[in-house]
Amino acid sequence: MTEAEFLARYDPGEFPPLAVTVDVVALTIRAGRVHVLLVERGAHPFAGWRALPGGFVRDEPLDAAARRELAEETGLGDDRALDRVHLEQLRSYGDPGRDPRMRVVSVAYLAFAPSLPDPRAGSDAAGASWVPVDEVGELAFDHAAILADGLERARAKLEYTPLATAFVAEEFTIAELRAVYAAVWGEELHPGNFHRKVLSVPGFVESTGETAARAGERGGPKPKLYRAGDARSLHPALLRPTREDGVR
Amino acid sequence: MTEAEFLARYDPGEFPPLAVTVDVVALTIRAGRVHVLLVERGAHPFAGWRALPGGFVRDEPLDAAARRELAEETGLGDDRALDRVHLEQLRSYGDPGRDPRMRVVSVAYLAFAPSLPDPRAGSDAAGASWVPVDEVGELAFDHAAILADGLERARAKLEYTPLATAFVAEEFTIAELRAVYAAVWGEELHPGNFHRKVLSVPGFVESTGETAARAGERGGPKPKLYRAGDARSLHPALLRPTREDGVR
DNA sequence: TTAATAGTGTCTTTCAGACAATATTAT
DNA sequence: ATAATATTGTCTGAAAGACACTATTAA
Repeated sequence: MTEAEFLARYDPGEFPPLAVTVDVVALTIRAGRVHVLLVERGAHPFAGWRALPGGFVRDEPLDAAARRELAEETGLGDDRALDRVHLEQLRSYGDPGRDPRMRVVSVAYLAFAPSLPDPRAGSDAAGASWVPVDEVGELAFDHAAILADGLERARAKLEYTPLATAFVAEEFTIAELRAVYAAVWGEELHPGNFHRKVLSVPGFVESTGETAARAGERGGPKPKLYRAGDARSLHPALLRPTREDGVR
Repeated sequence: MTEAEFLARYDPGEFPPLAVTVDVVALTIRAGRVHVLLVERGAHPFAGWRALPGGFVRDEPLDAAARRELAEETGLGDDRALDRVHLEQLRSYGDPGRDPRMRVVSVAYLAFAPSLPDPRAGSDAAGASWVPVDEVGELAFDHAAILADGLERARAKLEYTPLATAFVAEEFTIAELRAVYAAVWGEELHPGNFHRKVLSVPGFVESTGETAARAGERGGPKPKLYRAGDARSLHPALLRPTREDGVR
């Protein structure tokens, strides 16, 4: 039997029913706090509960499915703003019983975005909203665990990648970048040391030569503007303030 | 309609056929070289090609599926040696067309093991063997890409986790640990500095108080023995010798 | 004017990496 | 005896963190 013959006779229907979904942990920063995009489920199971945006995978790559779900749920459709969203695979979740309907394996994605508008009312995304991560209560399915994994991934990646630049606008100040670190790590960073450190890492940021039109609300010099550099990893890394040695 | 009624009416059969598999990148070190466990495919598609061990997920958690496949393919069955194998999820691969039969989403796992015996001839695992990673040619499906991702993950995790201890026996010498780093990173490490560094990281290794019965083949003092400590991450990390700054 | 911020300079401590030295053991 | 290895010590340079200082701007 040749491979062609084999494929012709192959019956895909003989497998037990099983579905693959993507779920997206979309993070953004608003007012110095990390927010996650959540939807309110209208249908069973978990009707009325909040959940991560997501859905069944169609005839498309997994990444494409994640970006499509994100576009649908934010109501941003084909808005250009979505192009700036950084998207990466987080991990997969497939315990039997995590979905009461059937066996569902979910491939979770992590999205980082500059502050995005509220989902448009009246659209598909009517039930979607940005929620501060420390005010997220119980979630449908195992989504709380997925969110926790996503946050931990984000905290870790800030250390050794220029990920923070995905949370700010195209042009940004060092202070804005510092605010991203402070929000994700949940601790203040020393302004002077942070400033020097960021500029010393090759390729992290590059100067635009411009200066912000206006200083902060409480005064101070007009800060210089930067854009993301071409580095894909930070050397040396920007490590979190020494977690007690107990972190082991 | 209550949730119970909804579930009773739910028909899982209405979804397009789609399968979920696990594939395992099992790594070990033999004679100072990283080896990966490969099987020879007997059936279409890719009959006769080498591939990562793996198979369809049954009614079990994904991790269990990976461990089961590994046990079957190594022929180690319920051997205790498998308990010492470190297993973690790598990532998922689901491009349409990656399997010519149907849409298949594969959840890849990464396994690290101390030197394991050759798969038993005559068992299910007859076609399995340990292959040096730099002698792996073409692989079935997208397995070459999965292997590459697994190796990169291993290289990175050696830096900030005690993963290297998963590649050596329960009791080991500092030189054996160094050999793991050298094999995975593909470069020699300074013996003196490595020795001091390993002992200085809290919780990386702990002394057994014993000394090896015998020194190396080419002489030298009898080295002290250590076992893995209780640290789950290394602080400070054991960074790779400065890759040219160009790594960006 | 006041208070807050941007940006830079200095100092101390820690750590990586180069190199050296000594003791120990297989051949 | 010879050569290789284990282990410890020393030195230098990079980098992190604490602290201080100046200039600038909103209110």
